[in-house]
Amino acid sequence: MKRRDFDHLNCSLAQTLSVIGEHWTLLIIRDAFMGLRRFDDFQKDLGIARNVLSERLKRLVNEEVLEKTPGEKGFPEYHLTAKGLALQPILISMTHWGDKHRPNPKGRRLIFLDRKNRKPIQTMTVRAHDDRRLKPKDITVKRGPGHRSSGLDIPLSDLR
Amino acid sequence: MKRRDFDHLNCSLAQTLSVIGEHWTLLIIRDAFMGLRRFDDFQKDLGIARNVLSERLKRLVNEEVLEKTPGEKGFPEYHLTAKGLALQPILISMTHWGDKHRPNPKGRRLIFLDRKNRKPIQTMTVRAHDDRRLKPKDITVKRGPGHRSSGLDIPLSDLR
DNA sequence: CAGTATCCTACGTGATACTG
DNA sequence: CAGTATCACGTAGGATACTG
Repeated sequence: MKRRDFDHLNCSLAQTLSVIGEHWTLLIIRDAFMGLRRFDDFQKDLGIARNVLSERLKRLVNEEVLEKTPGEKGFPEYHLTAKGLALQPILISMTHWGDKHRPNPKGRRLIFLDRKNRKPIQTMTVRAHDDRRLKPKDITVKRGPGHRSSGLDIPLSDLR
Repeated sequence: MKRRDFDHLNCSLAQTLSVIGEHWTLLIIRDAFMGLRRFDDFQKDLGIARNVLSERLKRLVNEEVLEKTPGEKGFPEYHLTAKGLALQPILISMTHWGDKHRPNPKGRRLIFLDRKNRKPIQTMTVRAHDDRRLKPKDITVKRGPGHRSSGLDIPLSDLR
């Protein structure tokens, strides 16, 4: 009766979820992207219980998403590693989706900018090899060498 | 002592998480992208408990991510709506991250293809307005009209 | 400031049996 | 096949007090 993990699924999505799928985790990472570094800042900003935050941070350090350093003033600091920074497309995709499909009536909450010219970035889209934008139905899948069929043998049909 | 929701955060990411943040939810959606439509297929493929699946599907239908239709043979079917299809960049970003940062030693598990020419799609990247690819540190944020500072007033500092 | 340590409870989830 | 209904349980997570 344990909570099941997703390991049996052999799926990259499930792997990712095992790192960032828990409650709070993604919001902690968001805060790290926003420049927060210190324990109490995370805690106050999110209103998360201290023990939970502690555990999540440990886990993220373990997964090498965050790095814990002594920091300038002797206080510990949590910084995103390269692996953590690589989560940005996920965070931004999710933020864009929330903006569009669960909007705040007053308008966008946070706007991502190209730092160079301060123009808004594009909405995240899937791109073909030659840069064409692809819509959901323009995409198929095939099995790679690491594929192992889990329970059902999904026919890998396309969207219709 | 209720489990806290994220509403107090006024954050699009939190909004998105409130729809797809629960355990199993994203995997159900993944299955829908893979062409699964029927209750028992989801159940068998994921190994999820029936009551949980039932509840999640209801929720997703309620959120208009899935649509429940009578289906051809009289059996109910669950289809992705436009709102659901719009989740694809999230799913793909997450799959790519898992491929890269928690790889299967045997190679990629699933490969997304441009249906037109069956070439692999690009890895998801953030793009500037003029199509340049942006790295995490090339991006800043500003507050939009819908912004309301939550607990802490984050200085919105950039990555360093 | 940055945690650690307890305690407690609600809820998520698994297992399973039953209905139309 | 597509659910609904129960029950039992583990644990995630809240609250809070305490330490270095």
